[in-house]
Amino acid sequence: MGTTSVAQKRALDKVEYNAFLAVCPSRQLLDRISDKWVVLVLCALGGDASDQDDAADGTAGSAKAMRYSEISRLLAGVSQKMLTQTLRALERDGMITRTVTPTVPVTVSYELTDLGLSLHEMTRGLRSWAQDHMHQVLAHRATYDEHDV
Amino acid sequence: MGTTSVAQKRALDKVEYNAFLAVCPSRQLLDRISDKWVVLVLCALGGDASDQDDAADGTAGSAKAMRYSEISRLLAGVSQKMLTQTLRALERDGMITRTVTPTVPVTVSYELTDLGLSLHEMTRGLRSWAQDHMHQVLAHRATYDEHDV
DNA sequence: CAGTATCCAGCTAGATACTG
DNA sequence: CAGTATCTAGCTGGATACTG
Repeated sequence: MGTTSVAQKRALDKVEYNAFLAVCPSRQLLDRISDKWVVLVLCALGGDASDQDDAADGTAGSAKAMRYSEISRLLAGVSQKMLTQTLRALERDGMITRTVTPTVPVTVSYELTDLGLSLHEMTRGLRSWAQDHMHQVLAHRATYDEHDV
Repeated sequence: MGTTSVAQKRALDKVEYNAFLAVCPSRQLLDRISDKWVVLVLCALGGDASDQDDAADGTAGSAKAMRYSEISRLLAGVSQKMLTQTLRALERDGMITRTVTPTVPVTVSYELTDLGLSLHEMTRGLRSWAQDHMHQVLAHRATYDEHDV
């Protein structure tokens, strides 16, 4: 010891940098919506439920309450674990409400909050960008991949 | 065999669903930008380079060319592997250009393309939403976590 | 300088089985 | 119906070492 090695300085930088990233609101948001199922659940509850990709009409769709099994059926590929996990996360973040009705077999319904709706609206921006530019990206990829197989 | 089991139908649904997701432009976009380093590289090349989080001025910043080592230094936490991987992916997608100058030790510089700039602009929408709403989310989390430790 | 190559630890998604 | 619990296989990111 004695000499402060460059490696040590580097390591410190990383820790600081990671700490910075951890509190960065944009990153937190990104970490949430990058989750495959989060966006899909949002879409399911947000109204653009049909399995058609776009339609692109401005109608935000009516945010409707859905039961666990309904969502599960709509998002055919989701596992129970992932669905529950996603719903819990969204509930925790105040994006959706979870309502338990003690009927004979319990009934649980989920609904978007204003905050959730707001997030859902925001994802429209993403979708619209994607629809406008993704073909360019795909074209670039094709060209790039052609060069050296 | 003989009876088409429900499980089989289910499995088929999943395959179809996954196939649908695979071609969905929004998902493709999300898969790209959900990558931690993609956004950071975009920001680095886009101009909002300072380690300050916001500033929130409308100045999109000048897209400037940067060398590999510059980016590496700016994004303190990135490993060479990840940086190279990210840069390659962005180049493949036509977001950035890679220019090799055969000087004594080779010099490689990266720069945003119009497409990349467009994507970078779009992420501003995300950042702005994050800054407007993330505190609400955080508050919700705190309340949620309080209930049952 | 700007990578490439390799190996490995850790996290995560999914399958499966069980329950109030 | 709406979950919870458990186990594991696979992917991903990081550390490390080497190169034109």
